[in-house]
Parts: sequence; structure tokens; C-alpha cells
Amino acid sequence: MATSAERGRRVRSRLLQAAAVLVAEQGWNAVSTRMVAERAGVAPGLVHYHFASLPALLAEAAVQVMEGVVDGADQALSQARTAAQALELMLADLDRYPGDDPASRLVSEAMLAASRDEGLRAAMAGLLDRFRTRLGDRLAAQGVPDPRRTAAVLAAALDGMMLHRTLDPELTSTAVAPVLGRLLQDGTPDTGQEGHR
Amino acid sequence: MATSAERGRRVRSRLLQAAAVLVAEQGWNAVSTRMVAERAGVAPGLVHYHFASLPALLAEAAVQVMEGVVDGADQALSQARTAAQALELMLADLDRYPGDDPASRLVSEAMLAASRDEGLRAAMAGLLDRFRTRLGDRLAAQGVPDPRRTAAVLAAALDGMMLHRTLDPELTSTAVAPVLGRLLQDGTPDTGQEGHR
DNA sequence: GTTCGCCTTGGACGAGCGCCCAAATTCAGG
DNA sequence: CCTGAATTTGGGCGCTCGTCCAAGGCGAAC
Repeated sequence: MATSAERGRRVRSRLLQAAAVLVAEQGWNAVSTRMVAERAGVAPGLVHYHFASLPALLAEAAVQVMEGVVDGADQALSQARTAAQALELMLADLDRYPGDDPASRLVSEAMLAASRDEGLRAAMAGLLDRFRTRLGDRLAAQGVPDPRRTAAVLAAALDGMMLHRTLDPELTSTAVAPVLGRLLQDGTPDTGQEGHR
Repeated sequence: MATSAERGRRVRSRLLQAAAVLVAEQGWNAVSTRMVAERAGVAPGLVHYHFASLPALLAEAAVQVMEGVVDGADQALSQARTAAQALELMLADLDRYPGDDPASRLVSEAMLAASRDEGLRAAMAGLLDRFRTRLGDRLAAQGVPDPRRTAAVLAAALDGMMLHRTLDPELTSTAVAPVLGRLLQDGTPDTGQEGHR
């Protein structure tokens, strides 16, 4: 049992990659088994040999890509020496692609799909928690106040800006970096914060 | 020309409302003409009498709902007396619904659909610009630095947090308000900001 | 009462869908 | 060469899809 199984594994991984690309460019619910098979260069029937169902294939493909994204961010974060540098590194990802980054589109599609798929939601919640923890640790080491919550807000803001960039290409890292930098200060709120109700 | 045309207008508006609800609960690409017709209580063929195509119906429904959301936010904003109060008002929307707010889901779905529909993108870009301008003016009046960009970041952060709330129900307004409050300070960056490269 | 417009009905059309499966292919081990 | 397990093929199943359209209803105008 060697060559046969090995080729099988390769086909399986090609299907996963094709599925991830197609979700990004067509949308989660617009991807069909036949499209994935054609993109991967295999016969249509193979999809249901390697995967239990189409949703299962899409979920596995999305989780795989997103694990890569989080791992990449982890690694980049570990090289940052200041909180501001860490912020810059995260924002650099924002500019990496001109208008329609496949990876960030996949994340957005998966986020919406997760609200209708319990298993996918659990997997993504785990990834989000891992990312927040890593970023929060980094922020704490730099004296940023309320690091855990700040990391949660930063993560959400990054995803939100990736979404908004579709509508406004000028939402670049240089435009938002000075604003987000304010999040990293050890500010004492005196804007009238907490008007009680 | 009275009763007949008037009933027609009512049917049209029922179709729009049904479409908006269905997009939120099933996803943009999972909504079919027959589903919308059934939900609106009319015959299937009526959809293509009142609308040119299914995507046209969905886009019009989404834009209509989102105009209402922005108008509501505008009005709420105009009653805020401080920047912190304005922030609180925006965040209150975040908590209004337990886990799956139909309106915010619709916004997210529309944002992704807009990346594949030029007309929808233009309409949403206009709405986003209007919201940012209103919020930016409000922030400027309160002495918040870089108000326009801060408004853009705040808007993106709000959308991002609505997305992330699907994965983490604990991402409530009380958890993020103190962090976002830092955005409203007139902070001088001394976290090492702008390490030049 | 007849004509005229708009609104409405319900079904037809071809296409594509997810999933399934019997038969063909491949190849290491006997 | 043969066996047997894994992989691959291509087409079939029942279904839903978006769109279209001929035919019917129905109130207003004359």
C-alpha cells in the first residue's frame, strides 16, 4: 500500500486547495462538487470518495487555510520587539493584496458559514482564541492596558477593515495605523467615559 | 389607476421584506425565488414581474434595510452630547440581539455579495461614506483627533465585532467599550509608534 | 357593458445540483 | 500471473433552480 494511497492523499489535498480558492472567488454557497473536481483536475465522483459531503469539504478546506494564516501571524508576532511593531506587522497583511485578497475573503465567507454550521463554528472559535491569546500576551509584555480585551478588539477591527476595504480601497494600513496606535497607549479615559447609563 | 397598482406596490414591498429576512437567516446565495415568494405569501411567478432578476431583488432589499440602519444610527448620533456617549449608543446596537442579529447578518452577507456585484458595491460604498461622515463630524466636534480616519476605523471595528460575536458571545459592549474609549482620546503616541520601518 | 391596463397565476423549460454506485483501473504482495 | 484492496471513472437518480409565458382576474374609464 504505497503509490495508490499516496496519490490518493495528493488528490485529496488538491481538492482541499481547489475548494479554498473557489470559496474565495465564488462564495461559500456558490461552490459545487463539480466545480471543485474540475478545478482540481479530477473526476466529479472523487469528491464524495474523499469527503463525506460538500459542506464537510468546504469546512475542512477553510479551517486548513485559516490555521496557516494564524500560524503565520503567530510567527510574525514573535519577531516584533514593540507593540507598535506588532501592530505594523498585522497591518502589513492588510496591504499585501490589492483589492481582493483570497485569504481574507475566505475568512469572511467562513465566518458567515460558521453561523450555520456548529462544527465549523467550534473550530473557528478555537483559532480565534489562539490568535487573541498570542496577540494579548505580546501586548501585555509591552505594557498595553487590558491586553486580552484589546487583542479581541484589534482582531475584530482587522477583520472588519478587510471587509470594508472591498467598499473603500483607500482604507490602507497607513491610513489606519495612527488611529489604531491610540489603542496601545496606557490611556486614562477622560472623555466622559461611563456616563453611568 | 388605484386599487390594482396599490396592491401591486404592497406585494412588491412584502417581497423585499421577505428577501431581507431570508438573506439573513439562510445566506445570500441560498435564497431562491420560490422561497421568497412563499414567505411573502404570493405566487412564484410574481418575483420576476416586480423585479428584473433574483440578484436585483436581493440587492434592493439589502440596500433598503441598510439605509434604515444608517438613518437610525444618524438619528441616535445626533442625540449624543459627548463622543463617549456616541460610542455607547453605537455599541448598544451590538447588544440589542442575543446571538444572531438579523440586521447585522444581512450587512455581512451584503458586504460579501458586493464584492461580486458592481452596483451593490457602489450603493454600499455610498452608505458607508455617509455613516463615516456623520460619525466623523460628531467626533470632530468633541475634539477627537483625526476624526475622519477614526470614524472609518470605528465603523470597521463595529462590523468586525458583529462578525466575531458569532464565534464569541462574550464579546459584548461592556467588554469592548473601555478599549474603544482609548480611540477617542487625544493621545500623543509614545508606545514607540512609527519606528520608521 | 365593454374595453383597457395592470396584476396575478401556475406550470413548462433546460440546466445544474448533491449524492450514489457498478464497473474499470492500478499496483504491491503472494 | 493472480489476488485483493485502494483509487478512479462516468453516468444515473430525483430534485430544485432562475426564468419565462400564455391565460385568467379585476378594478377604472368610457
